[in-house]
Amino acid sequence: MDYVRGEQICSRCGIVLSFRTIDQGPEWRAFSAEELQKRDRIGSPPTLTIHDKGLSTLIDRQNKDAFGKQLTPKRKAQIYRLRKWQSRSRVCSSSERNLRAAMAELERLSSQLGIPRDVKETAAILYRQALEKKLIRGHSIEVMVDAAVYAACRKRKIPHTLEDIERFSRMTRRELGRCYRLLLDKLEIIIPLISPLEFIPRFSSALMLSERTQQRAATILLLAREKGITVGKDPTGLAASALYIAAILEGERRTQREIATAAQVTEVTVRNRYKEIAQNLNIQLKI
DNA sequence: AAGACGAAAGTGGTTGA
DNA sequence: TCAACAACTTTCGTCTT
Repeated sequence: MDYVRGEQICSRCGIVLSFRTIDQGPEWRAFSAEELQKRDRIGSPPTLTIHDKGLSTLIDRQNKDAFGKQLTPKRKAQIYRLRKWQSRSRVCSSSERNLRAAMAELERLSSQLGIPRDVKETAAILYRQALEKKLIRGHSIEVMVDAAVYAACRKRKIPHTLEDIERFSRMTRRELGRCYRLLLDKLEIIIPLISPLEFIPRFSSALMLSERTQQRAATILLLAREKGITVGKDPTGLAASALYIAAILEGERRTQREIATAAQVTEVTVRNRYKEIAQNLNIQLKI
C-alpha cells in the first residue's frame, strides 16, 4: 500500500490495483501524543483547509451559562453585543471571504484529483501566505488556488503535471503556470526539480508494464543522467522514452503511440528522446 | 494497414543584451 | 523590451514490417 498516494500497488508487477483507497489505520483520531491517549473518535483536527482553521466558536443563542443557569439581564445584554460583533466580524473581512471561497475551491479540486490530505493542507498554507503577501489581487481566487495545489503536489513529490490540474480546472495551463511561478517567486519556495523517475510507476500502470520493465527504465534514466543528456529535457518525455526502451528490451513492446498517450507527450518527443538515449548508452534495439 | 521515421513550420518560455 | 534560442508540438509525406 502506498498510503501517501492512496494507491494499492502490486509489489510484483507494479500495477495499480486500486486508488483513492480508504485509510485502514486506527479510526480514533489523534493529533498529538496527548490525544493518542484519549482515543477520541469525534471532532475534527485543527485544519488549515477551513477558512478559520476549524476553530470557530459560536456564542449560543440560549441565554444560559455553562451550567445551564439563566443569565442576569446585565450579562445577557453583554452577551448579546458580543454575539452581534462576532457575527459581523466573522465573514465580513475581505480576506475571510476570500479564504472561504478559496477553501471551497481547494476542496473541490483536491477531491477531484484525489490528492491526500497533507498535500491539501500544504496547498492551503501556500494560499494563506499568498493572501498575506497580497499576491491574489489581480488574479482570480480559482487560478491561485489551483496553482497552489500544483505547487503543493510538486513540493510533496506527487507526480501530477500541469495538464492534470488543467483537466479539472477551468483555467488554462498557461495561466496556471504563470501563477505557479508567481507563487514560487514571491513566497521564495524551493521546489525540487521533478525527476523523471517519479513518473515511471504512473505511466507503467497505465501501460500495464511489469516491475522488471520499470526497474530497467529506472536504470536507463540513471545512466542517461550520468551522461548528462537529461538536463533541460521534459521529465515526462524522458520517462516515456526510457519506458519505451525498457519495454522493448524486456519483450513487452508498446508502440510509440501508446507510450506517448500514456505520458501525454507526442510520439515525436518519445522518438527523439529514445534515439538520444539509445545512442548515448549504446543500446541496440532490434525492431 | 499500422507503425516508425524525419523534415519543416509553429508555439510558449527563457535568456542575455 | 526585444531578439535569439532551445525544447516541444503539429503536420505530413515516406519508409518498413
